[in-house]
Amino acid sequence: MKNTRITLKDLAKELNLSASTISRALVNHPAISEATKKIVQKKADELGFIPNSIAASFRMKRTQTIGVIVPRIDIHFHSLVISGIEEFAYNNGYNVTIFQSKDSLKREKEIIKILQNKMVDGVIVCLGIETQNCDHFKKINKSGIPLVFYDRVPTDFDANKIVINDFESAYLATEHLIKNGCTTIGHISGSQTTNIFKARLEGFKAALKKHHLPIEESLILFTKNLTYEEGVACAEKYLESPLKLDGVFCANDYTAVSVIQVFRKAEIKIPEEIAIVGFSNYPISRIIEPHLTTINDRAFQMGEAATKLLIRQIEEKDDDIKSETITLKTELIVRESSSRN
Amino acid sequence: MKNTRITLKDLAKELNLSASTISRALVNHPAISEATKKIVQKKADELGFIPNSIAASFRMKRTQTIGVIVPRIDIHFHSLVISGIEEFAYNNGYNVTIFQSKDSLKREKEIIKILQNKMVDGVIVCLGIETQNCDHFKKINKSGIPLVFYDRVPTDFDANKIVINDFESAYLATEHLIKNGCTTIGHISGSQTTNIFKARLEGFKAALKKHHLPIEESLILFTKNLTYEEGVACAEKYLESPLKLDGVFCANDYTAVSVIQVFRKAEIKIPEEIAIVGFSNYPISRIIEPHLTTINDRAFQMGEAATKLLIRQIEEKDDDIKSETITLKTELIVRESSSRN
DNA sequence: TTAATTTGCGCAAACGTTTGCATAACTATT
DNA sequence: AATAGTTATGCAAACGTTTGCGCAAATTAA
Repeated sequence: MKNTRITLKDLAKELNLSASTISRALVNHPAISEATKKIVQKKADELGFIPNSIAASFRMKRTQTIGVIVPRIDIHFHSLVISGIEEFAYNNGYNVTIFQSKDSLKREKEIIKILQNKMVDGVIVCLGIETQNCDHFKKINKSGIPLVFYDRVPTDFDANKIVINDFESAYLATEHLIKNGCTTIGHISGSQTTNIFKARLEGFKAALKKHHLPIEESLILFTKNLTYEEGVACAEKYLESPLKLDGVFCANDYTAVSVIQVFRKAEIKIPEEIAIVGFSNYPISRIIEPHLTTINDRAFQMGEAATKLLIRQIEEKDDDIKSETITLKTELIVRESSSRN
Repeated sequence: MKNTRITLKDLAKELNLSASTISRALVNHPAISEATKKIVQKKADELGFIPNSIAASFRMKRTQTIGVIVPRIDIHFHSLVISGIEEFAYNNGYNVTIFQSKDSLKREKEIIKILQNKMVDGVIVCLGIETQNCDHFKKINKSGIPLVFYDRVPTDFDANKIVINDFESAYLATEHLIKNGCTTIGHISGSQTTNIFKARLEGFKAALKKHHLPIEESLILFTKNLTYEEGVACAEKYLESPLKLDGVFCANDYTAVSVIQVFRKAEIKIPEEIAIVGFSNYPISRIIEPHLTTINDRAFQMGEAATKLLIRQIEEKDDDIKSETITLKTELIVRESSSRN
């Protein structure tokens, strides 16, 4: 039972056929008669033939593998995306190898090298926070490997991108607050070097403007990473504000949860006195009390869409690589934190 | 700029050396002079040489890749483990390709086939819920591919396993409740077909016994998947119980959170009237109010440990595959939900 | 029957590495 | 000056597939 894996040649010898015939038989090539296909398949099963994909990849220059680069795997959003990627890839005969950039540009570049060495058929990436310049991606793209970005996408070249409409989602969320009677609305935003947070802020402002509400700059708070702790700090600022807020739109769910908790502790009724909306539909949003109104950002679908687009580009013959941007529709999930019925 | 990747031969021709010399120079082989190593490296950089790992894998029968099979990627515990795996693997020159079994035995078997085809150097797996029989794993193991299980591990053969001591952790958690003055303690448990939940129940009982507290079977509730919703149902049962509980040990954090919320809504003070302990240290445990006392199950470290063990076995010459079980130490994280100080 | 077409299969090359062995060029030892 | 030892490099085979092309046999058309 030691390391002598059966090969095509072994099968060939065994059946007095050529290796080519065996090969073709096993992939159901039309030029082979049904009869011999049966024979070959049977013998293959019998001898426990294990096809050597590496040899095939080597020969065909195709690995049926897609590389994925995410900042971190243990961020729920990314794990959802990866889940969508794996699911779609698996169902279409591709495997997925994952890398964490840890938001390090250096590591991102290393990974790109590895992916080229390993000849992945395509790659899906969410940019690291350090990455301002995408030359390393341009290079791999030029070398013929299709690329799809999601969520944090490059702005300096037009690649394939899967995004949600952050502007519109934020607009919707804010408008929802307004329709629920809020007139003095705050916004907790993320780093303005990241486009998605910039867009959410713009959407927020646009909704206010549209409904003729003043934009109170003092109610727009900026955080670095939208952490729970930063959220707490923001909420406390709101408490001290001379303006009495009656609504907050938070750029993610963590900060929204902070706001809920801080305000509750201050004995301010949610949603009666202040309505809260988050962003991302994290699991906690349906657990926190009151349950949090939020935006479903379609992480799983994002993974699927990215993979679908990537595989299409991999399998398309014409090698003039077009670039496409797909914008996924989000959805406002209304829960108690904003429902003044 | 089209598909003509530079090869060793190209470099060889360019430098009037043989391909073997180039190959050896690039891997820093001792038999090559420093002088030529310099030359070769320089030329390689100059021409943008990209080593073809597939060819190398083909030749060496080693892919520097480890396969990972998890039930689902988007479960936080697994995403943490995977994160640990990727981190350790990356730092040791291995790549990680992931698969989701979706708890399907059929899919698990398919994946095993793929992993053999692709000649991964080793595999890390958390068994799917359907998997009672590990013959497919035994087979791949026999074929010389090292295997490490984590969390949900097989009982019917002795493989490499990374686990935590569920019994001891549960014992500790329960004892903590007792030391905080609880005398009537409930336990919300998971499916008893899963060993880890069986062990947690046993640990719970053992602690009670040790401290001469009666084991009230009616306070031990079983759920199927330890979901938040099941937790709510359990908590409601507790409310209706004739026995007045003053503590609950939950087999995971989701159910613990349910209990907190249901009891709070019933205006029962936590931890004064009832103390709660969860299991896993999910992010929500430090957000829910009161913050949840729980067990740190060391998911990330589990991934690291699994990978470390796996790589050791891959790189060990002697091919008599030993099997090892590593038990990670857990840690009780005391927070407000159980602190009656 | 012969010619033309189709069907089924084999030959052999190629993919880019790595590696055991041979060999050439030195250096050191006698 | 001859021998042994060392150092640096080259040769060639091998890894297991896939695939273009060729060819024989079987089938169909004439």
